[in-house]
Amino acid sequence: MTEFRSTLMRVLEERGYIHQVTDPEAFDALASREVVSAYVGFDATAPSLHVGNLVSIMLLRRLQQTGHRPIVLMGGGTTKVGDPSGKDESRQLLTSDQIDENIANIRRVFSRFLTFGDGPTDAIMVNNADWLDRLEYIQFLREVGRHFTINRMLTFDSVRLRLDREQPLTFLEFNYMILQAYDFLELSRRADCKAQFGGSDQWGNIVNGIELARRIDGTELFGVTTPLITTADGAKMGKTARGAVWLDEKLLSPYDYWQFWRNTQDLDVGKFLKLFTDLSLEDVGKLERLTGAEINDAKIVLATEATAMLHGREAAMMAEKTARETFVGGGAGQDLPTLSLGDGMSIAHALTALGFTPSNKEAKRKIAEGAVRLDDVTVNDPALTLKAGDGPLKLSLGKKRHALLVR
RNA sequence: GGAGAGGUGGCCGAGUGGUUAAAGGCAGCAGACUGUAAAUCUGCCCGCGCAAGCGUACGCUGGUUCGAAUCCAGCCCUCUCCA
Repeated sequence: MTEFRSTLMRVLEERGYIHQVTDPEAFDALASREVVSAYVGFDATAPSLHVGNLVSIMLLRRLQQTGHRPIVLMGGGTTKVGDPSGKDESRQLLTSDQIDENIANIRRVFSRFLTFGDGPTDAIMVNNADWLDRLEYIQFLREVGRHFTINRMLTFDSVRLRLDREQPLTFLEFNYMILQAYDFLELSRRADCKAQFGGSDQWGNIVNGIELARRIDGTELFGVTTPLITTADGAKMGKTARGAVWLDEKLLSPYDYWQFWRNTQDLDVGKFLKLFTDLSLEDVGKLERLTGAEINDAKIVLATEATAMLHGREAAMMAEKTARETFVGGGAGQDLPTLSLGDGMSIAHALTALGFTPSNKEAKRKIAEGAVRLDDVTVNDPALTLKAGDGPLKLSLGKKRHALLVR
């Protein structure tokens, strides 16, 4: 491994953020001599970012921590086109209104990770709709389109994968990479942005931007991609049966977010601590060395630190406390999801209302399997009607999912 | 525009008139074992209903038939080759 001189590259290297860098030596030199502006682009296809976006967000945080300037690029324009990378088939087109709404929602999350403002290392946020929406077709083709050959474009993974799998790729989507390349050029002009970060699937797009800027403006830009974060058994991180692990607390409560991290596999604990918490490498090293059941302590630290960063220390402590009371104490913590029973509700309906089971049918199956407990007593009667007494009842599905039932 | 292939449950993929809510695999959930881990084994896996039962479902719309994912017609979409 190369010995980096800049704090930025050293930190990124040590903590496992680097998959590929376009010109490591030159970028390292740049970062060691001046404040570098770098950006990550975020799609606005969903109302919230999810854990899959977290590596990139953390990368921007490290950038700022090491004295540089993060730029958050919201893909208000590119989302209208749709990134074909990594997707099997075209996504449904979102309306401009939906996109704007998503962006408004997504914005808030960043202030948890980055400091925004006007200072030299303060983060800024821009929306590529600001320039993409105004492009003139013919003019754009002449200025930018002439630098792209179809021959080359066809070799990019995002395109080839589709073609190889005999899946359609529309001309609209085919243009995505050109627009993203143009974004990089535009940002280098507007904001003196020198680097783009992204997931490993963005490599092609990033390289395109670098080449475009060199050809048109003669500027030298850089790209860094992060490894695809998979869990130890190879699954893509952040996908659960209940959907994506959202960063917006309206979509996933701090308690559930905490639980997500708490359930990290043994082998991933060290990696995740480095990537997703601010703990020093020394501390991470200590936690990582725990073995056997003790590794659970490290997972608790991971869960609390990661949750604190996103939802605040208080919410994280609350989640931890509730988990301890519920899982260790066998009781019920107050941060558990709560369901109001009203005048009474069948147990199957309650399970479904809580989102523990996708349907009443499934709830009944789970009861038949003996997976459902009420105050730690297994429920056998699928027709049971629940009524809340004075204190809350604890309803559990399996070992992990618990909720409080109140009147 | 022409010729061929194809569109099946979250995904992959069998099924070419009836016992098909549709084989098998993956993913997922639960149980056992554990440490709220992994691996392994077992069970479950369209929905509504306490239940009897009902409703949806094999690209779409019609038709044939006692009966259709399966046959016929038209349409839509995808892929390959040709123009």
